[in-house]
Amino acid sequence: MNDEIRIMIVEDQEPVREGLRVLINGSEGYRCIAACRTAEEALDCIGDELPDVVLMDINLPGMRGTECVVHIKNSHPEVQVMMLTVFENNEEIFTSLEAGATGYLLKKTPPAQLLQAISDLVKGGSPMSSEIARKVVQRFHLSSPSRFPEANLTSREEEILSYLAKGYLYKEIAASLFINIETVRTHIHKIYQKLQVRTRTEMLLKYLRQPEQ
Amino acid sequence: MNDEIRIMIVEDQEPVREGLRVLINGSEGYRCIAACRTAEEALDCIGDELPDVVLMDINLPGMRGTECVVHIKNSHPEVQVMMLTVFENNEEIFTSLEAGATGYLLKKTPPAQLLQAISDLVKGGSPMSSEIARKVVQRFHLSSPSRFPEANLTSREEEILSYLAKGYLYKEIAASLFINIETVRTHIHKIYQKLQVRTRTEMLLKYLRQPEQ
DNA sequence: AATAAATTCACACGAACGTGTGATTGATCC
DNA sequence: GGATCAATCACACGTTCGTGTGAATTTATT
Repeated sequence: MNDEIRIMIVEDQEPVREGLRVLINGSEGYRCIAACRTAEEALDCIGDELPDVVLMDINLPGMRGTECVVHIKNSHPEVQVMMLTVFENNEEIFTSLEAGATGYLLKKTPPAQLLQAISDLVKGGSPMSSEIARKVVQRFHLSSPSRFPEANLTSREEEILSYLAKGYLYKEIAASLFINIETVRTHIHKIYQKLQVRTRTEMLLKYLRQPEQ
Repeated sequence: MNDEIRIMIVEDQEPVREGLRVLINGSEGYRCIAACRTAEEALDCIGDELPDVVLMDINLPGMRGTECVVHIKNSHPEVQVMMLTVFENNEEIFTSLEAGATGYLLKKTPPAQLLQAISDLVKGGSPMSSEIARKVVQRFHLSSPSRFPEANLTSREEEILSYLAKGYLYKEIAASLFINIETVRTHIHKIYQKLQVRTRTEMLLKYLRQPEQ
């Protein structure tokens, strides 16, 4: 069995891409099995030989790196993705993590540390540049622990929300609460406005992500 | 101006506390200015000489470490707090970060790395043990149920399911995968049959709870 | 008493969803 | 070569959902 870490590079700038390839192939235990210029190219050939790790640039022509991660993780959830970028753009960090990336390095990371980070990634860690890590951690300061404190739901709305979250149909909620289905609609409409969601699925994704009560 | 990092230790177990104190005071650039046994004691004396960094145990008698962080950050927001614990209890990680801690290490961290982490902390990083980092990153992942050995989903079905679970509309899934919406319908119809559910909500409730890999 | 808020119901429209049936293509297995 | 299955697309039908607008009733609140 081969214990080399198989790596795919997705990076549009030729010098960077080739630099990475040379670094990886010149290091024992690491092997570059593909080096693509675009996200589309990467999605095309990732099925050929599945990598352990994908090094993904964010700023790509055409499909962005973050979008590419969604596709990779959806079709091959076991592949680990490390974002590589020059900037520490706030929102793109979180978009990447939501998409399923588990590592996030700045391109200025020295070669030795990059290799170490790739190893960490396959071992179950989440290597991040320290600036990135701080931003990730700070995102929790804002996040509120309780269910929907900011939403200001009325007690009736909370009640209906709980049925909604259990998967009841509108008419089932109406029957359970002995009210008209139109009333249920009205409440849910207001709930969605307050929660800033557009569908039940969006609401559930928010609702179920909260810490268990 | 003093370039030593001033450190406060809050740890109830005497050997660990003294071990840390000795390590810190024996290392150039680091100085332990206080070592407390309880959270209450720490809150009492933190005003005497403000530390740059607090090493905070979580499991303390009386007030818990996480609660203590809230108080420290409220009265002295510029102080950096690093949690130190033996376990990687999920919820306590997030409670700590919400409270305002910016570092989180397991106690098994080797001395040299601990000192390095303290330096990172004052430099604006957020040092975390790799296991912790992965958990933090995973908190951002949009859930995608993908392991149902009993359901016998094809790889394409798994893929579509993961979009379904992220709240994509049918037409968004179609656009993402470059296929027709009718094909999406067909796949989802089969998925629902195999999973024995009748709506997306049922599917989410049934499968969204499992831990991520 | 007047105002505001919560709760209730109504109607209409379009979007999104779930089901049923059928068909074509390509790959795989026997 | 035939059978099976995965993946693709098509059309039709009914259900459910989300939104907009409007209104009546009850319950605080001031």
